[in-house]
Amino acid sequence: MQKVDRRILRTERLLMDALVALALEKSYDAITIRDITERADVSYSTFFRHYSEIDDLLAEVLKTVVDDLTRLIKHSKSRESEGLLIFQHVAANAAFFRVMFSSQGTSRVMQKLRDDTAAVVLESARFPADGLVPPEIAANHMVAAILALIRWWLDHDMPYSVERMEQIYSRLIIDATQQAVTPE
Amino acid sequence: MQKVDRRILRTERLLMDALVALALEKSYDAITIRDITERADVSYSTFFRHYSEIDDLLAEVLKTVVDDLTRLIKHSKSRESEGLLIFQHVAANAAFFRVMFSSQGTSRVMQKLRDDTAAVVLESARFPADGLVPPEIAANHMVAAILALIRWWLDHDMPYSVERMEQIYSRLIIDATQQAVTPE
DNA sequence: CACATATGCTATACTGTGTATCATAAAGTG
DNA sequence: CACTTTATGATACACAGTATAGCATATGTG
Repeated sequence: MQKVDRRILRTERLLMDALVALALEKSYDAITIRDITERADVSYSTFFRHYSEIDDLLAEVLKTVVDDLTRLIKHSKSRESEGLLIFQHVAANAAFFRVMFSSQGTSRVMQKLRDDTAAVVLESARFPADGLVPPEIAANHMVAAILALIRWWLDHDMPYSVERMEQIYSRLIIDATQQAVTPE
Repeated sequence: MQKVDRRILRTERLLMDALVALALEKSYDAITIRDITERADVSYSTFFRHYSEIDDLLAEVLKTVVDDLTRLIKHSKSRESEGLLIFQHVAANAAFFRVMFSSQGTSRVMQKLRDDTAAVVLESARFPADGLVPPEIAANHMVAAILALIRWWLDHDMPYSVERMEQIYSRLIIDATQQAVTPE
């Protein structure tokens, strides 16, 4: 564990916060590096000393939030409350997740996130291989569906409670997929 | 029905074809207007006489293919072959659909397409309103799932037949959603 | 054929990215 | 605390891509 200069941590935190704040105000595509550095009160040239493009910074931001969620789920005992944890975490970090979806223009970042998550689901879910629906497709479906559900919830300003969303998630995604992959 | 100058049709067709060809060669984000006009063998300034930005051109391209599919489905008699029509159409226009997904950076275009389709599904499916899953969420889920399924199929170079995909689609998306929205 | 107009071409302004350089401030080290 | 390291600020600059304007030419329409 090497020690990191406090100035680096400070600058990167300022840049990350600035990106999130800006993404909530205008379209992700419209955000410039100058916007970010001005908002963060950091020199323009300093940006390039940490990231080579805005997408790099976005990836960092998303990684932080997703890692938090992953750790949260991993450390929880009861497995059935997984959906609850997800929606609680989304609600608590709504700003970050809004950025995540509004920035979907950035296909690379989101695509990697999707594929990585699908890989995790694939190996942890252990879908039967002899069914009509191939395990890979089932995993891809689950990840796409949960992301779509979260997006809908945020886009519509969270009109249903976390508990209700958990029920919908269980039925529409978990149970439905499980049933679809199970051979008759 | 107003008559359109053949020169206009010619130019727009050249630009659309050029965009599709380029999108298959490199990242959508990396495509410049100059790339497109050079490939189309059209003057740079002419581009702006038809579209104000590349996304406009992309929207035109996607609209063409999606309208074709919509018309196809509308004109078919048997309703159960809907999935078959979809995957046949995707296979026949694979290049266009690949562009559609690779360009997902362009959130606006894809987002509008998704939301519009979800609205159509919502009013044609007539999901029960008293179930656990709200109809709006069910419609959103179906559209996101079918798009994710098509994307997976293309990303993996169509490893399963159109018929197999139709079966997967019916079970994983149609039947599963229908069952999830139905109150006990 | 006469007219309308879409296109080609050139010049130009503007915005945003990315790099280089140097002085300064701030952090780490013994 | 003195010394060294390095992260930052500031500025200048090269470059790519967007967007508009003006005029000559080619092509389609009636």
